[in-house]
Amino acid sequence: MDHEVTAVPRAQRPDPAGHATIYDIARVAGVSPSTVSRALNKPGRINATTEQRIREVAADLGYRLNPVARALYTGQTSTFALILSDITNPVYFELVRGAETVGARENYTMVLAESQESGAREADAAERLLPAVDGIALVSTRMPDEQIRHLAARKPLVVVNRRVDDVLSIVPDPRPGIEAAIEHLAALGHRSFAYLSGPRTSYMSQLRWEIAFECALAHGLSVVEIGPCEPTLAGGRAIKRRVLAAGVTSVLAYNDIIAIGLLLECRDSGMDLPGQLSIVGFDDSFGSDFTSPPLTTIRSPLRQAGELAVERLLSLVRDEDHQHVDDLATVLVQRGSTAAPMLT
Amino acid sequence: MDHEVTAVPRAQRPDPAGHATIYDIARVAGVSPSTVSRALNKPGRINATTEQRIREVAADLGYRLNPVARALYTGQTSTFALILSDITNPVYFELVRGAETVGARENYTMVLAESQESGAREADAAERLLPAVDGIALVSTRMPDEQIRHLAARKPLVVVNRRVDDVLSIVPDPRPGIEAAIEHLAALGHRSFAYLSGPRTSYMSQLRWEIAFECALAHGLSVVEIGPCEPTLAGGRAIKRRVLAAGVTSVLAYNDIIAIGLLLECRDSGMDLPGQLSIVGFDDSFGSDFTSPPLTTIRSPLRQAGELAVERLLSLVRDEDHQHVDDLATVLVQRGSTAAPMLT
DNA sequence: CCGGATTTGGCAATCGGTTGTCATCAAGAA
DNA sequence: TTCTTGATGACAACCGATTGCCAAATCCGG
Repeated sequence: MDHEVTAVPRAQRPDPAGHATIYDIARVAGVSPSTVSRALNKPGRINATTEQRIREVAADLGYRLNPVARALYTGQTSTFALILSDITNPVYFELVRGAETVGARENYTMVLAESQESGAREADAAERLLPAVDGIALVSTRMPDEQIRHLAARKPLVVVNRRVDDVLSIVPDPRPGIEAAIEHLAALGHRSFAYLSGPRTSYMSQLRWEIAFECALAHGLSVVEIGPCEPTLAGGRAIKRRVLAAGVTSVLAYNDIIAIGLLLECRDSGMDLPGQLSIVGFDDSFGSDFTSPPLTTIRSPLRQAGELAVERLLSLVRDEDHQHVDDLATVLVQRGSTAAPMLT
Repeated sequence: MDHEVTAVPRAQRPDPAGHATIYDIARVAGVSPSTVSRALNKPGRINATTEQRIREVAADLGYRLNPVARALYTGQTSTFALILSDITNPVYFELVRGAETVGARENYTMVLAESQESGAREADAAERLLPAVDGIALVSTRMPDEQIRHLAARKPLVVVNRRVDDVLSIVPDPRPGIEAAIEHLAALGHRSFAYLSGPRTSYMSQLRWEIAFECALAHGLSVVEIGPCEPTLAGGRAIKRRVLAAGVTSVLAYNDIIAIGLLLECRDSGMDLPGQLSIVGFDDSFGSDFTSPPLTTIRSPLRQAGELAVERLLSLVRDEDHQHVDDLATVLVQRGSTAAPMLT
């Protein structure tokens, strides 16, 4: 009835390669396992010559510490989870790399999970990973605040690109970049402006809109929100109709993907860019300089955000103090997709 | 002298949240821990009413199995490692996603490591992860065959984009795509052709060159190899000089990044594309349709490669038979960067 | 040369599940 | 009524490393 491996209970269970354990070393070196353990990770606790001998035996036997066994006793797995909504979204590439780099530097292993844009799947992943990691980083999470706090109460946790009360939040400040962008547009002579918003549930999209609104007013531009717009190429292409209908001469998109989609659609329909429409993206993500004209965009320090998130997470794990508050500022990257508006 | 936490040996060690264990459940339900264990994962082994009661107590206590403890005894961590040279290389995005998806489906956790293009760092990562995972997938590895075989002898292992004897290798067949591309170029009237090669140590670049050479000859095109070319935008831009010097009318690049770099450089210098030069990329990676003209490219089934790699890896872990041999074929994606050569 | 301080290293418990073995008990067969 | 048989659940060993505690060995000054 069952096809499970009921026979051969041992024999095939341990590593086929049969890793050496501290017990093997102890036997060969003629000491006790506890001595081996101490020799290997409490330098000085053990007589220098004994320690040396043990190290040699360990090397001979090709010993590698079994992290699972250590984790069981210590409760520390030296592992953290990074959960994000969409691995293939280029916005996250640099963030992931930053996280991985810091993790590796601190001898932590990174576990990557994807929630495929679903809050439920995200909660699932978090719940599943919870007992196996020391901490969790949630990037652009779709979970409600309450659920996030509940997780944070059980494990060290940081959220990136979202502000949650009582939870360590890493969120780049969009203001400097947006201010610069709108100043830039105003200086070029634009009088009308639209913000292309992302998913309704996105904290970041909401925040960017509020700031853009404020800045546009301050510079005397007319300002409207167009959206929500799906954060994909197709979403950006589809929004063109509404942008043209609104009759604006400049737009800021929630992110580069939307901006690029819009740009491609405009070019395909033979519009003159940037003359007829100035487009500003957000994030300076991979590929934003491939377009023609190359996209003017607001760079988010995503790499640093990833690094910082993991640094903070680990200090939370180690129960250290959180030192300085560092600001992650955005900056405007001027490229070719913005220009003075053509006179009609 | 030492800042380590020597005091407070217990108390803070276990989960702050104090997870329930099977011992807690056993106590509440009035049975032994072994009964709890069996009730929870050997359905039928335990009296139905007892089992039900145990399940209820477990739910009440919010019990979650500790995977570390299970792993220690069983030797199975339900975790696999994916090691690749560069996380931010868009070629891998879909591959990573495919791997993650299959892993999640099979209740495996994916650990991601990056070797930063260094064979030594890659070996390091593999060595470090070895005792903590059930299997390893190496993508576009830079390690020598011998070292790979040595790893494979110790843990289930698969390599992607590389052929290594006696090791499970997943490698998409570049031939169909290359044949189609060269046929396409020949049909457009091209008589000369160059292959822009990638890193010298890349198995895939070598393979693609050999096939391209063969196909070009078969279609009566002149053919040269230009390179090696660093697989970055800058590398692609830098190669323009040599391409022009070679006087060819069509090129196939080792990958899209190189092709896009070349394309951007040509546009920036005012060349007429695709009239003066037809460019074909490889991989159909993210952003290859952002350019103007959009890049004609050879699509590699990277998503499937990622899925297949993990499926194979897991069946290796489970010691199952490897069923059918599936072919991963490449296919030509015609876009705008190829056209009939301008008459000079 | 002695007594106390300091090293040094072994014993055994522990982390949380898993499973082989075995005793017990009830039901069915003879 | 007795024996067989299967169902049920407890006991204890085990996975590999860590560490509190203690005893033995060594060193020191007086």
